Amino acid sequence: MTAMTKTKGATALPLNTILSGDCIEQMNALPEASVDLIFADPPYNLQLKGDLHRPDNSRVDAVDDHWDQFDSFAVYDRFTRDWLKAAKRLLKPNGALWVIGSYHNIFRVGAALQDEGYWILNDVVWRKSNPMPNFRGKRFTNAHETMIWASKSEGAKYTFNYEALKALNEGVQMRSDWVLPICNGGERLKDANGDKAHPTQKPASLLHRVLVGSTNPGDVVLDPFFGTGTTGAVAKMLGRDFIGIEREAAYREVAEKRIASIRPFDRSSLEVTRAKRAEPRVPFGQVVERGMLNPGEMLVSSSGKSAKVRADGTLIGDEVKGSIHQVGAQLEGAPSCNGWTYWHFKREGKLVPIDVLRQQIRDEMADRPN
Amino acid sequence: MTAMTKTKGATALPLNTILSGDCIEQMNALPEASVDLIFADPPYNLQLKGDLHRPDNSRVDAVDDHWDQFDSFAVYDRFTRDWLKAAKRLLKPNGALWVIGSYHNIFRVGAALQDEGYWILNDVVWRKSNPMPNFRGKRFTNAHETMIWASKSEGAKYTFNYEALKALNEGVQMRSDWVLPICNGGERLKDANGDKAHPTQKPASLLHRVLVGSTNPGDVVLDPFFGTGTTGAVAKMLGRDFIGIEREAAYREVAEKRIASIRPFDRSSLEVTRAKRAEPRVPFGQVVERGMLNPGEMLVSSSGKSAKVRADGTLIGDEVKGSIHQVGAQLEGAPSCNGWTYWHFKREGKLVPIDVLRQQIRDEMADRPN
DNA sequence: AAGGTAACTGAATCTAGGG
DNA sequence: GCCCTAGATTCAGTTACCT
Repeated sequence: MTAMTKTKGATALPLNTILSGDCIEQMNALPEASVDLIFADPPYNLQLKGDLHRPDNSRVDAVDDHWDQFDSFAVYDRFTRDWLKAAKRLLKPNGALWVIGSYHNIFRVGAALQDEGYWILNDVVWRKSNPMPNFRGKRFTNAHETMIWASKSEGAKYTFNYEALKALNEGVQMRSDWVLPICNGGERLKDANGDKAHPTQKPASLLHRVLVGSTNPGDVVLDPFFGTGTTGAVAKMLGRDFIGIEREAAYREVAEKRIASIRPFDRSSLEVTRAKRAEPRVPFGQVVERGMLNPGEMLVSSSGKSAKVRADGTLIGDEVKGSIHQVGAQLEGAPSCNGWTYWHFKREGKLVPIDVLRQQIRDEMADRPN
Repeated sequence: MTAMTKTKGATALPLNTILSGDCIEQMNALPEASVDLIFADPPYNLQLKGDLHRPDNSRVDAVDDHWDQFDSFAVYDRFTRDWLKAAKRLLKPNGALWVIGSYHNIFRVGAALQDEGYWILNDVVWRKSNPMPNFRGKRFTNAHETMIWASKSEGAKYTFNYEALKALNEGVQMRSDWVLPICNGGERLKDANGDKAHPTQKPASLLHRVLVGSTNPGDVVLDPFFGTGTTGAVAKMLGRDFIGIEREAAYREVAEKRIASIRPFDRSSLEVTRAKRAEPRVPFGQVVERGMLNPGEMLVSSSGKSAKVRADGTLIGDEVKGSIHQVGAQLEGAPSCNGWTYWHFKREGKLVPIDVLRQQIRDEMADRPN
């Protein structure tokens, strides 16, 4: 995959490239509402050495040796709010954000993103199967990190590939705790000396689950703390476009090389289980129009209720009439009802759900769309 | 255990009683630096909107109590800072605090307690083995809650019973993620109508681990959001003193009755924690934590030796103590011993090997690894 | 009595799209 | 924007009831 651009208004989007410099500045230089997902792995360390910059590129005062806890938190909070603000501007209305952190910083990040108007969807715990032990025996083994998944605002229509994740999880819906090993062995990038290239490289498995779950192929994923580019590498594999931002030249170099050597999975393997919601909607009236059921025919439910089909595709039962859903709900005293699975007709002595008729229509539509 | 007081300066400490009224006022009326541990389960500020129905159309019984309603984050933050301040004043210099919450509130609580000068020691994730699913398939199953463990200040000499917790976990140091079932079945307290007495009762197994890990017998444990008194019940079982604060008279009544019926290490606690976990290796500590065997119960071997179960899942016999395996080996003068088949407990006059308890746990786990 | 099935439940920020 | 309707969606239990 080569670097390319998508235009949005007057500004081009530098897809599949790594931008250098301060992430807040760089984000503010990109066109607003242009990114589908942001994955952020911000610095955890609160003992900042004065390398924080505001959006206007002014330097945040250093936390020197005499730093006091409150000042330090205040500086970190300002930095956090600044990059969260820049990130929010970049996101499309239905975009979403992931942030990962530990107890040192995640509470401040979480509070800040709520304050900035993001809407938390889940907190997800990465449960490390092979964490570093607590050598001094003074605390619990720090065996997890926390991720926050948030939409740009309350009510936004975020992407969530529920069925795909359920399939990943042996048919059971994915939980908010993910058991995954840390990044080591051959996956861990090394520099020329054989030392680890980056102190906090995240496992690709983590990004895999994030991107499969909350993006679609072709989406634009931005990582403002790109490091050695795990986000970009997995995005490329999965057929998503990425934008990385990283200040350190050494990390950028490693990331460039790493990503260049990756080839995306072929398109067909990127297809994931589709939700039923994505199927075209079929009005029950079509079933009648096509003569698959005739006006006057009786439908029955498993619970023994019955209703008669009318010419306009509505049902009439005992003192109730309306759509297949409305009549089902009323007869059951339920808040709602899926008439397609509730109602059955008789064929050769057997009860068949009317949903099979809908499926017939859908199959025909698939053969010759429009 | 009857209500008694310890004097600290001029003011008495109302041990093993439930105070009524606002927790901040009540805490401020107690003598400063008098409490060893505070366990707090504050309102989560869930912000639920409409009704939620299961796919079978049954309605989910939401936590919509008045005490969980706050007008804004600002109001919630003020409330949080106020009770954290009062709690800090109450703690002894080497005291510690636990808070539990969900993503709705825990980030705000965590940031606030850092701002108030508490020093976070760990965040601990309670991974629920049987959480409520996400019925609409729009998010990840909300399968965990987060606890923050913090000392009163940086550098404080907090209590941490590393060896006891390690023993509870069969010789491996305790991690920051705990797999425990939610509070249901016989453990769940019901009111006269058979409805749950409190919407958010916590499992005793959770408190067991907290108190064994971060207090010593005779310590004073305060819970400012006492509810139906799980903290007090477990504290009493484990020989710790408690102070509860609760505004709602109905909850206080249930808690009083509940705690009165508890005797330290009594058999009645057996039905309190029928826990399940999901690790292939079953530590004997789990058997104790789950209440399948109680601290103080005697185990016997076929050869006539005996030993007593301790709260941390170790045994104590004649001049020997340690794991079920170590104690068995020492008593037999053998190089090793399988404690699971060596030790037996009495049920209905018969000797039953403790291995059947492990098998019970494994059977429960078999269907859902992790 | 034992065994099998149906009903019920849990700290939940739980829809999408057309008119 | 709002309003209305179609119609999609659950896991690990425990308790109650039936044969």
